[in-house]
Amino acid sequence: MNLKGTLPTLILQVLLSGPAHGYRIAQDIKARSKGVLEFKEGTLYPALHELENQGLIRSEERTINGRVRREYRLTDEGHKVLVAERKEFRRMLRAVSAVLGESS
Amino acid sequence: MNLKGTLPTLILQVLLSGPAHGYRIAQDIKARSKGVLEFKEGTLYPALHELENQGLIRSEERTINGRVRREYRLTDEGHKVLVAERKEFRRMLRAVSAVLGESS
DNA sequence: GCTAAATACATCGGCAATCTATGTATCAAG
DNA sequence: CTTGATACATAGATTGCCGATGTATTTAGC
Repeated sequence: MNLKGTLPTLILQVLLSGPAHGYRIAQDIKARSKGVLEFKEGTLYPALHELENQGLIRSEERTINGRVRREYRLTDEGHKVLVAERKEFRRMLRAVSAVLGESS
Repeated sequence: MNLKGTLPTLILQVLLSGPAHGYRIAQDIKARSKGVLEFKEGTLYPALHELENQGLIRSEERTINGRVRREYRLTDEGHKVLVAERKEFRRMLRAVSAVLGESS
């Protein structure tokens, strides 16, 4: 049981709170989920690249103390997709819960 | 967004209501989820075989009107796993919902 | 009687999401 | 001066699911 397929939505949601770089996004997801969701680097970075070339986020490279940080922010299109994906999540949730016989 | 990884749990849950053959299980999942969850044959049958050689379900072949039906039923071990998986589903659910900022 | 759709099982190939492992590099703590 | 955290990235493997295909029977429509 992993609930695969939610990562892109989670990334967009985190970026709704403001721009962040990859590593920070992963930490945020972990923190907000109280340690339950812990996506690895080999999952995170490819997902960010994919979201970027879909135009849902865009990035800017910054050099801070000689260390390169790639900072991502939500695009207007990304915001629209987030709203749609949240709705779809709830729809799937209701469906699975209905089969499992849960209240919601 | 698909909430992938829930199929084995859904199958076990359906079999909790009593023995059923593969095709019927798929129909039940579809019906209970009001058409939202519609697993294909190329997904369903391999999943059933996997659950069987994990010992979570067992099957019996029946010939009804010259047509072979493989009827599956939950094992005791399958029942235990179902309880655990339902709990795990709720755990993952709370985690994703927390990130998405939902009530539950 | 013929045909199409539903029932019923099964397997193969492929795509997508994730993880493990590996690589590079800087910074902070002990 | 070494370990752990930060920060990015890619390659290979595994898993979950789907599409396509194959076989065969039953039922409904015409």
